[in-house]
Amino acid sequence: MVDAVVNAPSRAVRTDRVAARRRELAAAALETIADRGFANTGLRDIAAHTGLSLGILHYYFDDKDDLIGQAVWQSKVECAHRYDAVVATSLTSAELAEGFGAELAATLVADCAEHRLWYDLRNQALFQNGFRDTIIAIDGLLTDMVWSVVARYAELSGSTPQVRPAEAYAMFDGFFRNSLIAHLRDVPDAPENLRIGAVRMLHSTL
Amino acid sequence: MVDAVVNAPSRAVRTDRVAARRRELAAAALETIADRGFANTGLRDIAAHTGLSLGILHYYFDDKDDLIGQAVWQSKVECAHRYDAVVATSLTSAELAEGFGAELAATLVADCAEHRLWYDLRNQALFQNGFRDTIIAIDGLLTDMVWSVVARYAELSGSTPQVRPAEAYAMFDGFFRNSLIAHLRDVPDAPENLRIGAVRMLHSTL
Amino acid sequence: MVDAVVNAPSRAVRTDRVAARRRELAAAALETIADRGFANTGLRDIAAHTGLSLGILHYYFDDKDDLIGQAVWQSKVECAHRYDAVVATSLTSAELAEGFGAELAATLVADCAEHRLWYDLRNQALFQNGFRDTIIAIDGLLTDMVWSVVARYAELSGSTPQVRPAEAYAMFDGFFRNSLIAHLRDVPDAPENLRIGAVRMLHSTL
Amino acid sequence: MVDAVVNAPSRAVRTDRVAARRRELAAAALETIADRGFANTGLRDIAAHTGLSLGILHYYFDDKDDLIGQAVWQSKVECAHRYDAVVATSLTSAELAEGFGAELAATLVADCAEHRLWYDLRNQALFQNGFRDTIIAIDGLLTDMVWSVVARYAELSGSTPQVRPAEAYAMFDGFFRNSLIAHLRDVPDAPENLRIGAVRMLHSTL
DNA sequence: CATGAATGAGCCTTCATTCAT
DNA sequence: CATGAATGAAGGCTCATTCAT
Repeated sequence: MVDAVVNAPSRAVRTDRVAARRRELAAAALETIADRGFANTGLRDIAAHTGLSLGILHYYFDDKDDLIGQAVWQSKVECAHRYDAVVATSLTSAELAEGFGAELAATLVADCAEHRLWYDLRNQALFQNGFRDTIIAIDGLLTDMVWSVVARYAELSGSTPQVRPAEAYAMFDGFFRNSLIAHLRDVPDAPENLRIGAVRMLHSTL
Repeated sequence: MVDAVVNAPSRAVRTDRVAARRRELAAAALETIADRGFANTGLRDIAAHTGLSLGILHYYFDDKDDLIGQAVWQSKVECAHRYDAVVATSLTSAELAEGFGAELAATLVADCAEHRLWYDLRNQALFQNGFRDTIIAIDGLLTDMVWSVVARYAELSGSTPQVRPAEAYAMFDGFFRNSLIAHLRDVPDAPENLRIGAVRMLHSTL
Repeated sequence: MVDAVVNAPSRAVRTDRVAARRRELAAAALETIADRGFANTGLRDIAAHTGLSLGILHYYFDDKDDLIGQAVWQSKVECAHRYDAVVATSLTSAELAEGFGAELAATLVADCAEHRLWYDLRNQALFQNGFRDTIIAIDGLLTDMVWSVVARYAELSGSTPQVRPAEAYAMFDGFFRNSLIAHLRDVPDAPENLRIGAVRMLHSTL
Repeated sequence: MVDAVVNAPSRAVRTDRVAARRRELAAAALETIADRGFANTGLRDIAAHTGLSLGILHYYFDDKDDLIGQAVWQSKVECAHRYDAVVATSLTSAELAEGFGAELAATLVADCAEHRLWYDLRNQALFQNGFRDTIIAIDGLLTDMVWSVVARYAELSGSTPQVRPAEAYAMFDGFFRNSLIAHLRDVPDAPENLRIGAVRMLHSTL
């Protein structure tokens, strides 16, 4: 059960010991991969930057795709729970909207490279089927996250969402992706625009 | 003037003869690249699938990036002019919206692989600066296209757009990208959803 | 007869017209080759730098070796006659020695790249037999040149050379080569050392 | 300390194990390189002739230059110590001179290809800066070697050298290079001339 | 468990050379 | 005569993966 949440879904559940080591290694590798992108990062880069041995990566992961899939999965699991507290503690719809927007803007800047990696992987999945399951699982994770915000926002507003979960995710994802690109192109008010836009977009779901 | 439109802006305009050959070769290469993706396609693949020699690709293109940039550029130039007729001939806002939606849905299916390639390239640009100029130029092209539709739609409605060009592009692009992914995942009503959604989204710009 | 002097010996004498064009083309190519070295210069570099077409080079030369051999040959023919005036006009052995040293030092600096190319080619000949004849012919040319100086020096001194032509050439060539390397390594007094050393070395032949 | 002597100075000293393997591989590669020359030998040639894999060459060497630099360095380190015994054991200046000349003549024939490679590499350095450090280090090695002979010769003669180390090296190097070329051109008495000439040249340093 | 040496297919690119015009 | 488009073999190099230790 725990494994089902913290490990990429495409892999059979292993012993706890192995699963834990996989998480550890994937976490160590994440920064290097996020920094350089999927196609531009070799296992030797990862080994060199993390101090890990080349052999251990292949011992715990079937191949490069397995490692990167696991790393991105962990990164996004954490990302999807970033808004839990805001949803749980906000007392008004306005508070929720503000909190959500602020969190989005914050992670846009703070976890810039990891978000970029996620979009990179999702893109690769359009060509290779290998990542398909991981990508679909993460999309599900993020859809649930967005929907928990939208649903709670409607609830606090005493209203009902006028969009379906998949639509809501598509809206916010598209906007976030756009903001990320702008931020990477050094558009200075990209985070602020995301923050404000998210509030407005949340309101438009009612 | 013609060259400025049909050739990637990053390359100095050569003689007409060379420019024409570049277009020809890039067009021939496009299918192979679109089929397999940027990172997964080698020049040998292109040569083999098109019947071209390996040498000729390097004779007319500085490197792989130059070739792929040119191919995608041509593909999107054509794509951006797909809606010109609808904009020019529609007599009512409803006709324009329907025509636009129908065209979007049609190209989603017909040019599926080329759209996917464009998103692939745009994604690569987040890691390599090499494609930056081409990507920005294409983004501009598509922004103009979207805006020509939105502006005409408002005009025919006797109204004014409530969004700016960049925002309008972001909306439609996000939606199209999403629809493309759905379509590639074999969601059966992805084209139809795109068609209907586009009409609604166009209306929401007023 | 003229051809025998101005064209590389390995090539059959052709019509005057062709021979003249070969000289012209080789002269145009010389600077580019000398600048970058034998192995690092492609025919396309030469074509690009000189404004010549790729085809014409292959029309007048059998291959790259033929072109480069001809270019170096011409360069060294000129070089070997640089001292004729000094030999012919000097009235004393001291004047001859001084003139010879000065000329050597001058060409060391002025024709630095061409001398380097000559040593490059002579070196290549140790591995490829293709240049063998040209190299041997040039060595003969230079031996004659050195000997004409040494013999005249002895004559003006009322003495007889104590070395044979080949030895004299070996001495001066080794010294010149050494000075060239020093000059290329930016040793500031390499030309001056060559000038002075040549005078001394000339005296030591008696 | 040992490493500092047996490995090319341009490379950081790695672990002993790696350094040892580098020496081993470079030694294996040497024959092939020496046989065909720097520019005419590909890594594939080396791999094929030695039975090594292509990958291992890139595993232990940064690039082709690194491999060849190491190989030549090793070859010349050995070469520079060939005269140590003669210098150490000779009891008279005549014995030293004879021993030195004999050794020179012997290596001229026995290690012909390796000497040719060294001159090839030194020549390349006139065009590429990549080998500069290795070449300078080897020149230093050989200068020391020549000087140890000259100095000891003077000592045994109860005299003092009239030349400086760099001059002595230039003299013997030029003469040796000349003899090598003659030998490669199948001049039959090149070794004998070298032997005799070296004795005379050694005497002329006093 | 863990290592890292070793592999070789595959990549992009360069280049002398050919040949239709 | 002269051109330059076209060729494809060969080059250096990268990399995921295997495997003996």
